[in-house]
Amino acid sequence: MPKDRSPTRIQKKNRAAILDAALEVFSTHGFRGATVDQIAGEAGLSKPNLLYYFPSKEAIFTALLSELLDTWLDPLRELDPEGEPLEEMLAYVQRKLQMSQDFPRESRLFANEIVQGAPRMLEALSTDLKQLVEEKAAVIQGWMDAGKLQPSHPKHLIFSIWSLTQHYADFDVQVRTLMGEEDPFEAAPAFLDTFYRRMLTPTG
Amino acid sequence: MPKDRSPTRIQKKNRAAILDAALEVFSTHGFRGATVDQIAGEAGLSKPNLLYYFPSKEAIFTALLSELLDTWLDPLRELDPEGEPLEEMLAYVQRKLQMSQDFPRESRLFANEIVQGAPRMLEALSTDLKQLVEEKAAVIQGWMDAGKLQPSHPKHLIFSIWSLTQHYADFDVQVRTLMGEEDPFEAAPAFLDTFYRRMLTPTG
DNA sequence: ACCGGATTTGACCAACTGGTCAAACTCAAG
DNA sequence: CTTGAGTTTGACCAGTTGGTCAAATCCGGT
Repeated sequence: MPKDRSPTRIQKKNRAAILDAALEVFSTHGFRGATVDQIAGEAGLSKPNLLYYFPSKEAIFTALLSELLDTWLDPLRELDPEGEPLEEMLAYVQRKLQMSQDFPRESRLFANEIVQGAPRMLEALSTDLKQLVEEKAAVIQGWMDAGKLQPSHPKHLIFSIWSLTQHYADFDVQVRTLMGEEDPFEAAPAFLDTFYRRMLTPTG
Repeated sequence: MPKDRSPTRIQKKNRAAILDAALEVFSTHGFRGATVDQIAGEAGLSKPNLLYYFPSKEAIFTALLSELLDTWLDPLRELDPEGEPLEEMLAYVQRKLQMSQDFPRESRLFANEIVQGAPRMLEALSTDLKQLVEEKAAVIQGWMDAGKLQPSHPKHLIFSIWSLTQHYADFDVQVRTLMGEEDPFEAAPAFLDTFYRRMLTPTG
């Protein structure tokens, strides 16, 4: 391990290469299914060299998670309590869908971890994520109470958005197998917009 | 391996125990993350004893998949082209949700496999599942064309149902962490019913 | 050119993995 | 109670895994 000085350019380059390789490998095989050799190979390094930058496989994984979680939650953070409720919600859906299209590996990384019980993520879920969700669920509830959105269960509503958008990344193989030539991301934005516009537009 | 006579009672008991144990272990760790020892232990057998009933880890996995896939697709198969369109769709949603509640391990087994690219399931997806989906998507399209359902993209609609219902099984840890004491399956049926009733009821 | 820290690597290790095998044990039918 | 097929297991094996370490190499500042 190098001194805790400011990182060398080599350090910056290699750490970045390792984290990108780790994202690739962990997202397709899960934690236990991924091997350090695989990650090292993908990053263009030897195994001992990789372990010079990160002390263990576990350390790579947690570094990756904490680096990505913030970005992953940005679309929800941007939900503006001062904005126009329906448009805010619809914009959130589109941002989330765009994330699934642009960063499918990140989506699958989290999917793998959570499906397997989130053993290395439970704390982040029950602190950071929980707090953010409580906050935004309250905002949504407020909009519903004010008659700006059709009333429903705010948390289930948030889950539904995660579920519908991430499905295109997490189950990509299945979706593409069943859709044939047609690109899933072509019709998805309009489909989800219609879906949530109907769901959320207040009646009477 | 025993002769290919009709199975002994011991064979029936042990094969069942193995498949149940395998479901438990594979669904929480994925294929590569699961170990034969773990499955054997969970089934109350020694490793060589387990390998007396199934020739390999791979064989257990594929046996499990083919045993479960049929059951898993039953709710969609039951979609009746002769039924009342809106009620048929809503009933399908509820059946699928019920499956997620009753068989979360099965849901996570498939989720694990598909998220990781479905290397051992691609054929089943592109034949059996594909055929079923094409058939039912055509039925739904027919209903839409006849003005019985609000027009939208039938395949995206099917994906949305899978996604929303299986989310409660696949991401159980996350959902429960964020909902606290409240049981997710309490509000889910009404939430989804409202959701799809609004989405699918044809407008004027 | 030289120096000391930063970087890289080949060789190695202990633990674990999926799988094998011959020997031992169990059990139902005669 | 015998018998032979069905069942179980301890010992074992070869390949893989995460991780270590000392030695070698590289690199930037002087």
